[in-house]
Amino acid sequence: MNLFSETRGLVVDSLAAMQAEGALPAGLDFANVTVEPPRDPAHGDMATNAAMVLAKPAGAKPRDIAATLAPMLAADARIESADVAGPGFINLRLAASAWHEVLRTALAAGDDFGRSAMGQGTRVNVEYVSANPTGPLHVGHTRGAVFGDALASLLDFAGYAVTREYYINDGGAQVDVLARSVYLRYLEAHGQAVAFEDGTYPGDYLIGVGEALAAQVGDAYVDQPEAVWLAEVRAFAINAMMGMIRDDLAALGVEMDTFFSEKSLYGTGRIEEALDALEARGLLYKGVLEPPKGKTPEDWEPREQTLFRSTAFGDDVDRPIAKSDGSWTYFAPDIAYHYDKVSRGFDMLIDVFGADHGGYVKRMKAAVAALTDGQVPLEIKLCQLVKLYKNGEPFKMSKRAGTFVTLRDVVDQVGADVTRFVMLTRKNDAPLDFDFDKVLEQSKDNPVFYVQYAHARVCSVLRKAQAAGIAVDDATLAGADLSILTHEAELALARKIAEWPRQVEIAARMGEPHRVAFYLYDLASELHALWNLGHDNPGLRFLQEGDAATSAAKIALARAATVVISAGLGILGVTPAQEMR
RNA sequence: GCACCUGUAGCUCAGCUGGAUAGAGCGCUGCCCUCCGAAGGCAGAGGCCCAAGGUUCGAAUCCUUGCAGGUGCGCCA
Repeated sequence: MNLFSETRGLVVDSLAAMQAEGALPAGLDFANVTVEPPRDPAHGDMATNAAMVLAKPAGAKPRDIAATLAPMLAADARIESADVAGPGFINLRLAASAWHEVLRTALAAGDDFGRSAMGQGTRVNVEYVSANPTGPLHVGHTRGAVFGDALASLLDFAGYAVTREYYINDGGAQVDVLARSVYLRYLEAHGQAVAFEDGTYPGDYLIGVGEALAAQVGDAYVDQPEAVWLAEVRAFAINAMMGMIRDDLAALGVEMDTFFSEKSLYGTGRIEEALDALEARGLLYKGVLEPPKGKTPEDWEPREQTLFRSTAFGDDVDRPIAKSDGSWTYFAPDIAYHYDKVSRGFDMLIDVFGADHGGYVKRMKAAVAALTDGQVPLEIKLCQLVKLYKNGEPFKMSKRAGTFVTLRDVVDQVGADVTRFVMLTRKNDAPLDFDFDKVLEQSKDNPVFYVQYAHARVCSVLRKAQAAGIAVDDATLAGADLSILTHEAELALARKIAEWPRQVEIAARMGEPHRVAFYLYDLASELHALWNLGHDNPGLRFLQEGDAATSAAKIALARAATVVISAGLGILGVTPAQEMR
């Protein structure tokens, strides 16, 4: 149930009736007719722009159309008044009973309140994290993980059929580097002194992997040439790294449906198959790229490479899929990977990348557009960088100085819930400041705390009511006589609750889970405001001692708010707090 | 040089597929809070929405150009 879309339906029906009566010409497009909450609450609960957007195509004055439409809308039982205002807005004020009905719906639906059918079961693949399996996840990955996960949950809530996927880059040269680094740790485990030269990973996190390898194969690889051990050590190391990454993600509450191996594309003809699909469309050719202007590398030499004509799909230059020696660039398996996703039947693809991959967006979109003849959209969401702060001071990450901040560090220090919420209180394409001290602050200045506190306060009320012998299960609350909820602050909270289904659809359509976080903050704010009024005005307290009927109505309102908070936090992957400690 | 992202209050940021008088938190100012629901509450000041053009009934939002910051630009993935 979405009060706004229902009301929009009423507006459209009324417009159609006007057409039937000849008050409006036939053949009008109502697509731009909206029903939205007005910015200024003094204008009412909802406003429609119908008269203004139709004025021109209908060849009538906006205010004339509005003057006819408004009384038709006011005739509906749910609508208390419909007034024409400004250039032709119709401001609607809803009857209190309409808000009460929303509360009953929320209580009946529980965590499903706000679920939308908007997605119509569209099969969407959300690929995120996809960090190289060469080391632990760091803060940058953390943001991508949280964002991708929340986006996936949001789309699921909005009616899409979502698959969460991780692409393992286990096919390139960097996993050979990993294998060699693990081999060094392996030799170390056998008592040899080793040196980590440039081009190897010196991180401590590989010590255990080297030891584990030693435990498994003994001294079989000691003093053996690379040809003997490389493939085995590589597989062992990748497996170990992916185990670590899965554990890290699990600590953050992220669970993937699919881990897709890049390596699995090699030697199976699948890369060739994808490239053949491009070749068949005449989009591959041998050519020589120009050096980038203004930044010509010193060692630049013209090379002939196999190029993909991505410029035919909006890219700035054509992109190489093969190096000058004929081997694939990273782009080739990526094309094959996306081809594979499409062939698995997804209607829509979403990639979540770090901002440093921004230059990759156009070519990837071009590839997917080419492979699917524009049938399957690929949306790429970029997450901007995370800047760390401690005590208000910028905190620089440095591998050398040992201040490399991993996902695990963050989760261990502030917890998964706080990490997730904080990282979602910013638009994905805005940089994020993450202050270790501020995010743990227990005050209303901290949005995480503020929202959690709202939920916990209501939980506390429910506990107290139960102790006082008042039944507070959702079914009982939904059956309460809600007509006593007439105070402005109570209705304001109910209105905010009623916005939830609409916010879900907006957030899902835009692919912006941060909107959920901001909405929850606003909702919590309304709840706290009402709570605070109860301080001076005991009649507004949720729990009315000795008056079970009144208590039930007021608690129903509070409980409906937490139903939404709980559902919203669920999308963000945050556990609602039962109490604050 | 080119591409992408960003530019909104002193600071950190929201702003709904273009809507009415541009919002929140922090900070600032003032008032309230000895107990009863204050890990606070209420009120106020504070804006050339980077700039200039354009599109239209209407622009922070869309288009063009410029300025500033960030990210990236063949044989790394």
